[in-house]
Amino acid sequence: MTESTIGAMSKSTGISIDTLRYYDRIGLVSPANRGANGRRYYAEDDFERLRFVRRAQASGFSLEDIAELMQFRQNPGDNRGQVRAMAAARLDEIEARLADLTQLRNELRLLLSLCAQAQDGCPIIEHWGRVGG
Amino acid sequence: MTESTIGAMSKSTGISIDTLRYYDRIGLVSPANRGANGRRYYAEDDFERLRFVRRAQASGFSLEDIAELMQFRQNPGDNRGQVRAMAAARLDEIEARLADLTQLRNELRLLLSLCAQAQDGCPIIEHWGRVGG
DNA sequence: GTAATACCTTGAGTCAACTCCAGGTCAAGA
DNA sequence: TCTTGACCTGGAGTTGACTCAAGGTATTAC
Repeated sequence: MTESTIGAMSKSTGISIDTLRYYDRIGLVSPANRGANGRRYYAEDDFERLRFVRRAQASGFSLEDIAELMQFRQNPGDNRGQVRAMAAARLDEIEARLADLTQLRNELRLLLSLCAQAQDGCPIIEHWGRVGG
Repeated sequence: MTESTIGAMSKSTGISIDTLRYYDRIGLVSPANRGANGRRYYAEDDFERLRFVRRAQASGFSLEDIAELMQFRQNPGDNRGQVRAMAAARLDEIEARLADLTQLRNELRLLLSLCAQAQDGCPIIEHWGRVGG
């Protein structure tokens, strides 16, 4: 029963109070309870959901996408087929993004190591943009 | 010397004409030449740059970040130390994003395969949000 | 030669995701 | 009691990345 106020939640997640209220407003993450005074009280589970939001966001998903992902998380039994299709589509997106990122990382690594060695300019540089596509 | 008009460039990159003009306006990717009439003529290299923009964007970088990455690409010799520091920072970001994405992918894969097997609900689901962090 | 296209510029509109503001409630401390 | 601080609401403002519109010029198609 460890419930936190919006201020405490903001501190523990690093998400601003305004943003937490915004997430509530749009129905992305609403606190488990509200006091009689209208105050938001967040539960452990809300904390996890917020962390998930941040993680997914860092991976380039929109809040709308994330809402869908969380829907999938919470109601895996509902509309089984439809939900699985959505998850599969998201998985494809993620795979594509992973491929791009991996390539970007490899290029940057190569660049960095080559430039560390070279005395004047990086011969590999002109190669950029041409790589992988 | 294969120069393309903005229309041709739009078709070959899949980026709208308006967006190409916008990229020119903000100085992200400007065409190699301008005709006496003011028309934009794009070179091969511009095409590569535009592809790079799209690829980096898909990986979650802002246009501002991308401008920096391209700066690094074009002037690796300039401000060597500073530029390398920037590239190293970007590399760290990319690695972190990769880690998040990989985890997201693994979770989604697991979820999908478990839900494919199960007859009623996915026991793993409650685990989400708690995973990795 | 004229009509349709393709291009130009400046500037305004849109959308997501915040971020800030004004004005108000409520609980606790000096 | 009064003030301080954390919270509330509704609504406006901001930023990034486009996207559209109005009004104009140049080029190609017939």
